[in-house]
Amino acid sequence: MAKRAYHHGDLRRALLVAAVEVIEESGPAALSLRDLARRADVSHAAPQHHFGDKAGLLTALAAEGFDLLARELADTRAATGSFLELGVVYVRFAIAHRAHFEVMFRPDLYHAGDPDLVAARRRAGDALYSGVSELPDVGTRRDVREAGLAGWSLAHGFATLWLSGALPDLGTNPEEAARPILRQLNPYA
Amino acid sequence: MAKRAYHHGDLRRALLVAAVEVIEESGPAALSLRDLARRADVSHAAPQHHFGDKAGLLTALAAEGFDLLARELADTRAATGSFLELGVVYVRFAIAHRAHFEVMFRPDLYHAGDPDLVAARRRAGDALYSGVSELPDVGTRRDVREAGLAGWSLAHGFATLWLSGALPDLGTNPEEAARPILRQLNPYA
DNA sequence: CGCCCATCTTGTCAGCGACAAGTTATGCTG
DNA sequence: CAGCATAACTTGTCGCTGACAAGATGGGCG
Repeated sequence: MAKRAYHHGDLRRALLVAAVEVIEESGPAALSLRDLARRADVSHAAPQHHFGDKAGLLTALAAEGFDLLARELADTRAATGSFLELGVVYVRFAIAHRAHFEVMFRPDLYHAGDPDLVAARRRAGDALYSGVSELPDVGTRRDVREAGLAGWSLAHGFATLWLSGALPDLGTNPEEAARPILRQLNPYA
Repeated sequence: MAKRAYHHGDLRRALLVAAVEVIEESGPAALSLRDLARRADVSHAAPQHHFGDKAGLLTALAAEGFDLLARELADTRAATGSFLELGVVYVRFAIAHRAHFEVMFRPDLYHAGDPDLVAARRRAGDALYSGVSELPDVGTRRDVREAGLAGWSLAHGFATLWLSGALPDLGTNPEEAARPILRQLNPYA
């Protein structure tokens, strides 16, 4: 995956970094390959060599996001083993890596079938679900699934609403704001 | 708000309808004013007269969405008075009016300060929160707020994940699929 | 040393959003 | 019912964008 240095140094990386910057400022709709090229001081067609097309760049960004999320979830589970903490980490990830997160769940923007992306998404999903099955009081497999989906939905919804600015003022610390909300879930209690 | 018929009949309405069609098919990113004009069989600049710019059209769409949501929530509350049912209706709205919903929570796409939009969003918010305060077992004002935010987050997250195709196969009926998930919330139990 | 190929450039095209200026038709006023 | 103000639309144009094609460059390896 990681390419070696070449003319520019690492143009692929530079373009992804610039893309994150732009998306954090103005959202994915404002993204332009030519603008990224300008920021990296290369010609307007350079980005297409690395990503094929605009959707290709966003595919790479989404895959990177899922990979990062999978790692953070796995780390948390190893450290605390807490289901609630998994939700907190999900929210933190969404806000800390806002640009990645905003692209990850917008499959109309990227090549949803890309193998790297599919694999990364699967890793993230596994990391998420492996936390559920460890819950003490969930009996049947169906209960596990419903608890997992509810936890995911709750964390995802809170993060999404926070990012869109729809939530009332809850301070500046999303993790602390999320905790009491997440605790409203039965399996967390 | 509602314009009278003129040359085209009701171009403003026709453009909004066409926009919903396009967004449902290909997402908001694929929307083009010139394409809408073609579909309505008018010149490429006609849409700008009615909406000013692209963001203006999306502002109108978002406002229409919040208005519709407010109505549906109010109707449900009048009919059942159930907090859980409010969540179900939220999910149903998001999927039945997918195009509206996808724009409503993407403020980078429209003029977030538009008075009509702000008013409509407020109506929807009020309809949502007025259901929470009627819960039997929530004590303090803080509890009410947390329960409300959790319910909103849960329904919103489930709807968003469903629309993005991230959820595993849960059948074709989102309302029935949502019910057991929503029930995982404490205040619903 | 010389070749190969990944990397990047230059040039071009159609489609887009926005703006400006002109045209048409509707409905109101006197 | 005549005239006109104006809302509704058209035509023309600009700069920007994504995509494609074809050429230039330069690093690494035989």
